[in-house]
Amino acid sequence: MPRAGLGPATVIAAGADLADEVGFDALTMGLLAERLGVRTPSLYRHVESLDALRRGIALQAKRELGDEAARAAVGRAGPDAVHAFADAYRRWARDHPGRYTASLRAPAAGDEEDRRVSDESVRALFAVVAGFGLHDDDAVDAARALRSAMHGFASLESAGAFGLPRDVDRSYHALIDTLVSGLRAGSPRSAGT
Amino acid sequence: MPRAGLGPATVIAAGADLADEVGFDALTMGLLAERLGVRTPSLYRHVESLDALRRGIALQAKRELGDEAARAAVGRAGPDAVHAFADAYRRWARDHPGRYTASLRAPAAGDEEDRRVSDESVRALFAVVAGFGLHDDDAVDAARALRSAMHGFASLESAGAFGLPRDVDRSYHALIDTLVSGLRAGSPRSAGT
DNA sequence: GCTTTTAGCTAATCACATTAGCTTCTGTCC
DNA sequence: GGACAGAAGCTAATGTGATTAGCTAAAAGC
Repeated sequence: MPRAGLGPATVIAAGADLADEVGFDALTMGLLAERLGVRTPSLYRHVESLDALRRGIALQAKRELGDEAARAAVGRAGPDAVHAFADAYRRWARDHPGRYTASLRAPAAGDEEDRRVSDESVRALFAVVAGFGLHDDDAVDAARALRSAMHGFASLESAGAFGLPRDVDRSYHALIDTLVSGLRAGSPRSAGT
Repeated sequence: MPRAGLGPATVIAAGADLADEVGFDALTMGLLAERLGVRTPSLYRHVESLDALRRGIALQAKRELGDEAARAAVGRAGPDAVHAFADAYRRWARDHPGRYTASLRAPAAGDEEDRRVSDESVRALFAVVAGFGLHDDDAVDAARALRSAMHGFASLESAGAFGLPRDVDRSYHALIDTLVSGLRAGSPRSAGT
């Protein structure tokens, strides 16, 4: 029997693809093995466990999502950059439902690599926010606000939570617009409230 | 052997409590049975399956969260009402991590009761938004924006995604403030963008 | 060609969900 | 007060999916 020529990277990549098809939670070692033309136990030569596989997919997804959104904002500034970033974020989430779910996994306590990758993916967002002249606490608030909004919207949308007929694209645009307007208002935030 | 006096409601309620302790995904029939002082198969007298149990917990959670947030906004109006609603939402999510995860389950296709409960929980939010004089598409956009923001923030927070030292309460307040300001601006949204 | 390494395999174990079928409370009807 | 129907619990058994043990043979280094 000729060998399949697998490796950790191949297995994780195939797992990510499969997760997009059947859902991150429905991903099973048996299913993935079948997809790769191999018997289930053989996968354990390349990944330590199902949990390790999930972690690998999560890391890959975080990197991909971060890169994709960051790339979209390159060469743009201000509101334009935010919209490009936000649109790319949502599109990626929609196009890769399994990976997106994976990307939401919080790093396990003590998992330095995962924490680093997760932080990394936020850096691009900070860069975009910095274009508004926000600093320190205001920049953190703004980045958190944008991240919450993008994640919340994408997550509700992928869960099918928006039942009403109103155009979802427009609602998203309106949300991002509102936040952008808030950013423009400058930093009257750090004082009061 | 004296009977335990269980019933669907008791079992689901205990399941919700247990989910808050061990995590919604780690909830297992065996664990719940042990908690109730009963052998695993006995639970099947009261709930059809693990999936039905999860659905029951989700329904209960959606009702509780909706009620809690709605109650907080009673007797208030405008920005005040939004903040009260949003604070109650986040507090509940933080105090009931297992239930909160459950509440995010999208209704299965064709599950009318679940859909109704889910819709119901959004109604209170619409009422709050209506206080700003928004109608139709603008009201939908506003409700979606608030929901996305609250959910996104609560979800990222509960996943431990906010690593920086900046006070998380303040960031949340800033986010809600920004959205409220956007609402106040009226409805210049439906036209452009 | 020979040895070492190691990918992939089969067989076996384990954890949990779930089903089948038996036993024993419990409330109700006489 | 006792007999009965129905339901609540139980034990035993099945099935699926993860994981481990140990064997075999393909690949790589010599």
